[in-house]
Amino acid sequence: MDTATRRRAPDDTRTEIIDKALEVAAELGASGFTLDAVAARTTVSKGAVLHHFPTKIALLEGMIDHLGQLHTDGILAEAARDPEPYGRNARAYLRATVTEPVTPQDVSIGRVVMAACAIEPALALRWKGWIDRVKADDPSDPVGADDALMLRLIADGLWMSDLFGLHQVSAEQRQALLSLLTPGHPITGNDA
Amino acid sequence: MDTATRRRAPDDTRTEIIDKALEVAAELGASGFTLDAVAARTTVSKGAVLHHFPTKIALLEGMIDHLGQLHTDGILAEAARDPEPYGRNARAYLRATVTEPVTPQDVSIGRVVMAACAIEPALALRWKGWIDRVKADDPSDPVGADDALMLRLIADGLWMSDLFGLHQVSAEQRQALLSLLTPGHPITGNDA
DNA sequence: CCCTACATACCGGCCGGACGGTAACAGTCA
DNA sequence: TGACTGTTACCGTCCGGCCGGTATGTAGGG
Repeated sequence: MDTATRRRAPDDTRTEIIDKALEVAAELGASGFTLDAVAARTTVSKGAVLHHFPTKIALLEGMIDHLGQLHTDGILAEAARDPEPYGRNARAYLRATVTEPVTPQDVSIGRVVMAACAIEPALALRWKGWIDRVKADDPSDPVGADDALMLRLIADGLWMSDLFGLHQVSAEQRQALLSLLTPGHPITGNDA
Repeated sequence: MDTATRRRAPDDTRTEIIDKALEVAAELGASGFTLDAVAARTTVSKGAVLHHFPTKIALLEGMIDHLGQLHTDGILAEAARDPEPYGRNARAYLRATVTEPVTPQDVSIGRVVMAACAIEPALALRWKGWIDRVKADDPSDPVGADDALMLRLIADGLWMSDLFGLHQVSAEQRQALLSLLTPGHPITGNDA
């Protein structure tokens, strides 16, 4: 056994646990998402999982932070390509939600996150933290911006609809939602 | 003991169980929502609860049906007062969501329903059933109506936001959302 | 030498659900 | 009207297993 990696970097283990936890969430859903199942999928033991995440909620926080970071990066990258500054991030928020191909795995993970946030208030707060971060990043997106709020609500509503299968929204309809962002409509900043 | 009511009408028991189950959901949240807790709050035993609802999911189905019926009634009543037929129900859907004062109890119950639907697909389907019923009731609300869809997404997004505390939406902003329904905006039918 | 980073073994309580009863009806037939 | 029978509604008890969490041991690094 190589001396260099007799002992792994703890951060690697932590990352692996989160990755595998997301896999479990994707494949087994909320009811199958247990610490045992997560540990079984990793190369380490259940004890190691509880060493890095002292409670199940802590693990879910880690997962939410991971997803929140990814989502935020995607939104900011999207916003960076938007020449119009006003309400830039809100538009990107909707674009990211509408455009992103929602795979069955994403749906499964989303449902787990949804359930977790519904059960544990602390997790909902964590999630809100990521949303606020994107909001705060956009100086032209004050709290009072009604039309920006509207875009965010549409994005959230669409996400929930996809997770629960509430409305079947065709690709054309998704495109139509994006047309809200064209000049002549609110939030574009051209008419306000 | 009065001879008339030695034995209660089973429908009354069923109704009571659902009522008390909603109370438990409102006060204890998802983590405290157990069959034991529900039974303890009723005048009957846990055995009786499982007699009327053979499984916990069945009980949740009953609760969702109850809430769905209430919500549907409210929407249709709201829609009945709308002179403009086109997209009538979608407007009422948004009005009901925006207008309804969301009490802490409602939030708690909503979170339980949310979690249940996220965990158990059958429950999400049940919920969708009630949404579809309202949709189907409105002949001028075809599946392809983009603007009606938008209103529903906003309503759903707002509901979720209220449940998780994602965005703080002031009364003025709620009113502003309703202004989407005034002439000059989509869905009113005046410009399409 | 001690601290971090794990492994292994184990616990215990909660909670969904099963089960065996029993009491109140309803219908039937004499 | 009353006995017989089946069904519905409900009670009380218990089980069993899952699953989050603990306690203890240990190997390697600084």
